[in-house]
Amino acid sequence: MKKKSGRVSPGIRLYLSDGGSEGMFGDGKWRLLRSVDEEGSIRKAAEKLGRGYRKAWGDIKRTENALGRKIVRKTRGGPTGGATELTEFGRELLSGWQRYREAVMEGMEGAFELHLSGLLERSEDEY
Amino acid sequence: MKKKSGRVSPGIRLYLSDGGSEGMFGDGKWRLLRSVDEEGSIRKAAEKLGRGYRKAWGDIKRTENALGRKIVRKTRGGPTGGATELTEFGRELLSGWQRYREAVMEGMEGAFELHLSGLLERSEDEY
DNA sequence: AACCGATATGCATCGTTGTACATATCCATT
DNA sequence: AATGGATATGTACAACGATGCATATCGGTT
Repeated sequence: MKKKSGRVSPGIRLYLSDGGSEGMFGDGKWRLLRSVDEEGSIRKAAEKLGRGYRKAWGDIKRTENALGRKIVRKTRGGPTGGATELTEFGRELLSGWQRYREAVMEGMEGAFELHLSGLLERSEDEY
Repeated sequence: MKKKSGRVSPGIRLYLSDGGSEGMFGDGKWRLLRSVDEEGSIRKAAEKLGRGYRKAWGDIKRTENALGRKIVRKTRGGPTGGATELTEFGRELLSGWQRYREAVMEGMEGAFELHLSGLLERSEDEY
């Protein structure tokens, strides 16, 4: 053995599900919402995240369909070309997810220290 | 709108990472280890999980390489054809992960109730 | 020495997901 | 009515992991 096993750390992926799909909502879409909220448009938000408008738009649509609620209000035309802002529900989802996410990650860190870090930090030649 | 939005529930995916790869260890490999521990062979374990020996074997190898530790001890030949059992480290990883996982999931449930369930349970026509 | 069932791997393929490109539509302002 | 920048969608292709198939190897028991 003796492969390089640099610091092992806990990772997590959180999402909302209706039982099946899984791509309902998660950190990616949360970041997108946050970016839309800041930028005021899906296009700018997507560019900022380096993700391409096509996917960003589709992500929002799929989330809305899955949740059965509008999370953004979009307008087209005009001198600015159009714009997108979060609905009240969208904003609540944004902030709620942020708090949820932080709480879970904090718990994860604690649980990792408690149950795994000791085991994983022990050097392999102790075995 | 008005799409079907059956009960929305929180989902989670936990894993260990060295910063990059991500496929180091997670629930899938944990289940595999547990199955190997119960069955005494990779093949039986894989079949039981409906996953094919090829992948199971590769998963174990990748985990061992990534962690730099042996998690199983394999033997070949003999009347039984061969067998696989967990190393001491493997068993500790198995039980440690189980406790870790339960702790995090419990925290997740609580955080979900606290930060999101109220928002998501509200009917859409309230908006 | 022959056997049998499990380990050990390569490889070709398939399905899902993301990325890129193309194009149509909208509409307040000028 | 012409403009411009963003929304709205289709489609095709690349990337990556999962799945299946084939095959070689091992070695205690009989």
